Amino acid sequence: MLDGNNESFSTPRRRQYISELLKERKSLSVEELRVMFKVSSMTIRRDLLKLEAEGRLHRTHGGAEQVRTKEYEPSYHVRIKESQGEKEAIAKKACELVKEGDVIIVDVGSTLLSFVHSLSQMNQITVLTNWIPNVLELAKNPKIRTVLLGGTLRNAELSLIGGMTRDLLGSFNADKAFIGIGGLSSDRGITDFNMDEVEVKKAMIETAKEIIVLADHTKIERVAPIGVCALGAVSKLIVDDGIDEKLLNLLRSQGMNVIIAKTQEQTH
Amino acid sequence: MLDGNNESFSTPRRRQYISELLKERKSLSVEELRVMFKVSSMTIRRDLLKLEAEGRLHRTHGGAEQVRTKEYEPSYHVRIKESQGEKEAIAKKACELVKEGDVIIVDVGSTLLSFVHSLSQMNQITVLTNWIPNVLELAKNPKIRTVLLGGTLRNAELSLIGGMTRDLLGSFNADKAFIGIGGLSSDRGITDFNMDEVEVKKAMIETAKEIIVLADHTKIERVAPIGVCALGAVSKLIVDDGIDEKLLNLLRSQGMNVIIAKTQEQTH
DNA sequence: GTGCAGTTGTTCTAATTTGTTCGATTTATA
DNA sequence: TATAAATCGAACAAATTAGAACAACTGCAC
Repeated sequence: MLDGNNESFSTPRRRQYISELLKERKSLSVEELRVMFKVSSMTIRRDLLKLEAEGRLHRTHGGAEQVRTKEYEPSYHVRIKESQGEKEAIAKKACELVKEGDVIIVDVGSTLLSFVHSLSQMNQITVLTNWIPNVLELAKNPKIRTVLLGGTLRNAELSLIGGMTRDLLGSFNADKAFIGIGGLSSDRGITDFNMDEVEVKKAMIETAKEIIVLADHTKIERVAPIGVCALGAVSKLIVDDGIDEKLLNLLRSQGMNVIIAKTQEQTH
Repeated sequence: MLDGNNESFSTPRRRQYISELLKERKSLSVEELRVMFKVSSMTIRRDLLKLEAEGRLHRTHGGAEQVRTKEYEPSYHVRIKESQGEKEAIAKKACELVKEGDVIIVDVGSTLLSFVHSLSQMNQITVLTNWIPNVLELAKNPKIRTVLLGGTLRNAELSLIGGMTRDLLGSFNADKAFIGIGGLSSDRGITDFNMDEVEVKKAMIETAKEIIVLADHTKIERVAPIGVCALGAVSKLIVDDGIDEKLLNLLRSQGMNVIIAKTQEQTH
């Protein structure tokens, strides 16, 4: 994580970093942090003491763990309300498909925002997107190269659309495209709601070698007004474990590579 | 960074430079700055003290780091606090130059954000920009067509830079470009701080028929490290009424079309 | 010239941070 | 439960950094 770099952290920055790390990891050990920051364990203990006093973590013997409250902290308002657990589980699974050095395309949507948030541990990847909320999230991570595809602003969604966005996609070679959808059905394929967004989605699908669709189970066997592509174009579908058994079997029988994201995490 | 050049910095310029450096680096140490500017650590500490009082950085033991409004928010920070009156006056004047139907380019910077905000009454105009804060402001106004120029994200500023941004500009024909600057001097012309931003500014200047520079009076007869263009390329300069009389006359004698934005309203 | 305001460097002391030592406490294991 | 191992935290020491005070210097107005 801090691998090769010898950069030294100022005290507040080190504490901030510990706090950030605990957003990704459930727990951290003093020993681990001592090695990571190259300081004495006493220093780490003092950091944890301070952070606990600020309510930012909970100390344990040998380390610290996440504090229970768990508020989500978006600076802008995106509808995260419903089924956030599912979205996070899907996002985590999607992360596992990303390798160092990848160039990936990320679509518009709250599930994709969760995905982008989960990318925070990744190094050396390039993310192409046409959605400003994704970019604001990615801006927190200096190790990720972010490219925003230009275009005409769609005010209500803060997405960029139109011919320019579509054409720009053509000039890239992406490894994977992570796509959000309005609906997926075995006979009508992938569908969505907005004509302009669909234009861009189609270009994304043409540009990337591998197409990965992120969808919560409510999208399965639902049809939205605008067609995006056939199921055959999709390389992988990641869906939460709320999906109906029969629908799952139906999709798999049609050759769809379905990955189930478990919403229940087990501590040990 | 300051490599070959042995030129010594005036106090305000050194402070400005420190502030700019913090947009690129997360943190800076007093020792580092002491060596860079060849002054005593006490001087650096006094600089940091001043800059912290202005809200432009956050001091730590041994140095300073970027200001963060919220803990884990992106580090970019628009300094609206200081000299907001001047900025608004300049923005108002700039608005008077915009006609219905215009296609305008708007640069990066807090003065430009004020300008974009003042555009709210305008109809039927198209705004091209490479700065996300501008876009977030414009998104509130459905009557304005906003085009965000794509490119590589500059995390600290939320601006888009690089070859893609530059090339995209080439495909437009804009009526006017509204440009922010780091400094303007009669012998060194327009200058700024960041190489990548300057690349884009140059492309903006080439694309637009008319170049309008927005600058508060502190920028006049100041020189920043990177050259942008000669004064001859500038069609109009809008500056607040804090400008020194002599400097104003000097600029006008050189043929610059200077527009003064009055900060004081009615007095009777 | 004198006086003034602002900036800078130096010196010295205070405050902060970190590391080490060592006895006390907790956890793991037989 | 008893015992060993790991971890904790208090106290002290060492290093670094901060900040106050003073003197020197600059540029500018009179």
